[in-house]
Amino acid sequence: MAAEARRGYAKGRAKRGEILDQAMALFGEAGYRGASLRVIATRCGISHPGLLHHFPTKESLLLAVLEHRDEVDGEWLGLGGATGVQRLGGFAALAELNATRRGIVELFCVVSAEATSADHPAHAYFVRRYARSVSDAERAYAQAREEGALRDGVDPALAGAQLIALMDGLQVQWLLSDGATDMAGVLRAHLQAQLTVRL
Amino acid sequence: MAAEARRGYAKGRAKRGEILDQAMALFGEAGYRGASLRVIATRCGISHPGLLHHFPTKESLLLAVLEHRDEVDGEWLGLGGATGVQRLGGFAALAELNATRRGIVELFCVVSAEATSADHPAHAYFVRRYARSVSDAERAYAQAREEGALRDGVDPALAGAQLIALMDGLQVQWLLSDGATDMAGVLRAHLQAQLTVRL
DNA sequence: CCTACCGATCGGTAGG
DNA sequence: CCTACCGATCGGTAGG
Repeated sequence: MAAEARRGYAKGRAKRGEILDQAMALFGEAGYRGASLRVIATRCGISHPGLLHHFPTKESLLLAVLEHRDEVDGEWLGLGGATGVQRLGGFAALAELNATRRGIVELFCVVSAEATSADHPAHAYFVRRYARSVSDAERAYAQAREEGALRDGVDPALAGAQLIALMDGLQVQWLLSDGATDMAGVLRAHLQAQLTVRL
Repeated sequence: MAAEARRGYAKGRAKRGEILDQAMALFGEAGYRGASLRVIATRCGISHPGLLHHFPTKESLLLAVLEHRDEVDGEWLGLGGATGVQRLGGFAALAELNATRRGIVELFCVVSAEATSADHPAHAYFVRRYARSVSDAERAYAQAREEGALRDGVDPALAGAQLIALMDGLQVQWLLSDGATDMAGVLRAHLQAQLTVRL
């Protein structure tokens, strides 16, 4: 009985994870508005009211997908103990990892663009996310300056916004060129030109 | 009779232009998939079959909107006679102009992200558009090099992809920050760091 | 340019 | 988790 209950919960959690994966893929392919609960549910082998048992609304599903990604990727940036230069290199390393995960790149590229509309359900999420990304980059530059590794004339605030913008724009080019754009290479060249030491 | 015919054609052309303007705005607000012909038609004061009299399908309307923008903005870049440095400055000037036209920025930001899907009706359009933008930027850098205005270590091909990526990424940040991001300022700082002369 | 309609699909609910 | 259904909305067509 206890074993059955545990198996039951485990099965529910597994299905929940499967829904998050399939939803991430379809939100990336078609955007939030273009994706339908029925298609996501079918890909998980359940009906769409079955999906709504796990996530009560389409909006809650989108937010769960975004939060799930942040949990999984949270350790990639903002790691304590690293030098500023290492943290800047981490942005390029993240781009390198992303080049192996088209679904995730599509998700953030397509949904962040959709979410520039003030009435989009993920608008507040992306406003917060960009503010944090830009300030993370800015702090990494400021730390590199303290380490004497930053070239004169590079302003951490400007450079932070620049770095995040560059990463986003490269993702669009990478998706449109079917993977031909070397995101990490372009990023490393950009960072190298701002630093006095090798990356 | 000739006058009446001329007035009739003029009215048709005016309505066509009104449809293109309203379609541009709604495609930007809601994306291609999220925009509906009925809403666009209502904003123009006609029924949606009325709209379909001017543009036979939703897809043809989207492509007409994109081509209309290219015609209007075509002269901003690729102007003959300018120096490479002036043409690079033109990219920043375009960003400055775009900061006064939220609807146009939304259109390209949202629809280009949607169009990364291979089955999107504007996919081929954006693949072509990016290839041309990147090579325009690349040629401007190569020209600046010939003028002796480009710093050592700046590779025109890399720098071209970088500049276009930066412009796109800044547009997302500008839209999400409700106009607080200084697109032209960040771009000018980026260009200035690559040049040996004042912009 | 219109009204009226087509079949398809949407997110969500009822009731089990 | 299911079937069956709700009202709303979609792009496009018929016929005028």
